[in-house]
Amino acid sequence: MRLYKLLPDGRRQIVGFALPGDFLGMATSARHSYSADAIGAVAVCRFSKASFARFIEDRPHLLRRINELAVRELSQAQDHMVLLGRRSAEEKVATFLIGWRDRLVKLNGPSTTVALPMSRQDIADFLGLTIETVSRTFTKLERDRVIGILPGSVCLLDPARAEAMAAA
Amino acid sequence: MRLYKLLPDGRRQIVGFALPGDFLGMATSARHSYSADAIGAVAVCRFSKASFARFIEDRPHLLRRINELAVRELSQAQDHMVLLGRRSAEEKVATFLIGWRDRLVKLNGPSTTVALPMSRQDIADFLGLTIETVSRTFTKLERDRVIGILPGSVCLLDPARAEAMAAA
DNA sequence: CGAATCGTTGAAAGCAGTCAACTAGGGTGG
DNA sequence: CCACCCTAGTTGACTGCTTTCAACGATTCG
Repeated sequence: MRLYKLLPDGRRQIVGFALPGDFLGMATSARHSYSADAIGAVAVCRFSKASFARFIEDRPHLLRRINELAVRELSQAQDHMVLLGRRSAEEKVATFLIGWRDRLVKLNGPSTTVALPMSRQDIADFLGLTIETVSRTFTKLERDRVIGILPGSVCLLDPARAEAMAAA
Repeated sequence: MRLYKLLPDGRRQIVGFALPGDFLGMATSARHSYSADAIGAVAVCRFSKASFARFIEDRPHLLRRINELAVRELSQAQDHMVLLGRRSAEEKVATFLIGWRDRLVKLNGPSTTVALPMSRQDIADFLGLTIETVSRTFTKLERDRVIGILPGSVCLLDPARAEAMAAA
């Protein structure tokens, strides 16, 4: 799923992509803090806020777990701020590919090809770029023999170089 | 205080500014997720992670409170991602001024002038801009009679217009 | 087969970045 | 007391990366 926020004029910033196992919507306030929609087939467990709060009530260990999730997400959000504010288009794309690969590896085990179920527009809105810049950067990375572009995925031909671009 | 992350080559992204009453360093992992240093005089309460964790242990209400703080910070981080990824220099500066003013108002009560204890470089690194662009944008807002520039602060001459630029 | 969507590519424009000079305070030391 | 220096901030000229505008290619679906 893609998680995003919109500006009044329609500009969109994707704040994250959710994969199986992820926990969404921790905002305790009445309104959620972002929108979400499915990119592919999705199975979700939905809890009403009130009953979930009640369920947690006398399970402090669960609350601690949730808190850890929130803190980890916060840390990721801060990493993404660095990317949005201080990295070039090429660094952004490389960092995205490496980070996305690492998440997929954790789910499905190692693989040289990285599935990209989201559109170029989604990637652009995640990285603070335009669709054209994303496309051009993919092409450039392919010319440089860093990746191979396949429909719906990319192949990491030179992971070391990609990781160097994403460094830190 | 300014809270920031550095890239290996020295580029800096400030992820937030801390004001009196703020709670820092929720990361439960061994390492903190960001660096922090004081801009002005500071009084801090420091807790060792282990003993603070023990203190919270049998105070679920406190843990819930901490969790709310983490979730709120996460939401703010996501708002800032929108700013970094999708807003122009002028929008960034206006949004920063309005947001900073609102935080100061909550602490000190209403005021037409907004104290800016941080340097232009700090503001630039917070907004994903360069110091020159921040300076030019301040000047432009002053020419447009939106703000007045004073040493160490600005005066919001036309808050409505500034808020319009920061919209949403 | 035509229409629509998604992605790629090219050319041109523009916003922000870079490089550099200059100003204004503030502190230091002769 | 004043010359000097150092830092922070501003401004200008120019560059360049990313965006914008537009056309084209590929794939899918009705």
